[in-house]
Amino acid sequence: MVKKTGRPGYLQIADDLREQIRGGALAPGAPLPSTAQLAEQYDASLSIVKMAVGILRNEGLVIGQQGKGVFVREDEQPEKRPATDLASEVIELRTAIQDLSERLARVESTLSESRRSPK
Amino acid sequence: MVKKTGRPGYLQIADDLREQIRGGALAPGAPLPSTAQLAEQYDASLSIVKMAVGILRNEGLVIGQQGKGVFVREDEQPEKRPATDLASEVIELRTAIQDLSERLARVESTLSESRRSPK
DNA sequence: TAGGTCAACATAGTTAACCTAGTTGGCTTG
DNA sequence: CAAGCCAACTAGGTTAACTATGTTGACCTA
Repeated sequence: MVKKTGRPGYLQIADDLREQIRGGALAPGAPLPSTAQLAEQYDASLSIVKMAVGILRNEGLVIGQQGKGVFVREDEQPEKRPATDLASEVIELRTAIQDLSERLARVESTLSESRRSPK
Repeated sequence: MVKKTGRPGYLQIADDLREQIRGGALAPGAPLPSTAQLAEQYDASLSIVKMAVGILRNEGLVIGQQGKGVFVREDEQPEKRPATDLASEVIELRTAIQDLSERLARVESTLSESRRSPK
């Protein structure tokens, strides 16, 4: 299945799955084929499939549930805002990241201290 | 180097490098240590380091040049960035938020559990 | 029947090894 | 000296095998 373009196999598979999700062939909430099935389907090794799925997972397109499977994310954000609002959304998101980072740093340092001197 | 938080090593390393870049410890244009050096530095396997670098590469934070090294991207002014890139930045920020949220949830639950039943 | 066990399957993380290919610098040879 | 070869580095792609952990269903037993 993987074509002999210069593009690495794990990206080709990630592209293909992404396409299937965007195109609706894999509906939100639907499970992807198992790693083993995908490996056979694309005639690729398990590692390659895992890398491809890992990319989609990292992109948030897909959510892996250990022991169950990998599912297409049920996203409810259908193009609500016009493109002109993208800039403000970026600012919004930056603020959220700042906030999360601070909380995380605080709580992680607390955690490491309590590990160093328990109780 | 990799701490025994629940967070996988390749993400810890990616986080650390990302931090160094954002913080200026690794200036734009500067080369990262080689894969082998990073592996020794973090006391991790080559594969893990490659995964971590692959993440940063995927995020566009870093550019790998085969045969030479991996270099911190010399970023052009964000102001001049065309609007078409805003969308991809939103995606990037979203994944960052998702990532931070997961870390936060994990570490906060760890904290509350250790309060409930201290080891 | 209710409950426990166990095998099979799933994702996820990690490691080690092998291969390709680009770059660099030093050494040899013409 | 100049050209070319070569060894030693670099990143990147691929594969296989192992561990950990979660889920499910079938089966056995009390």
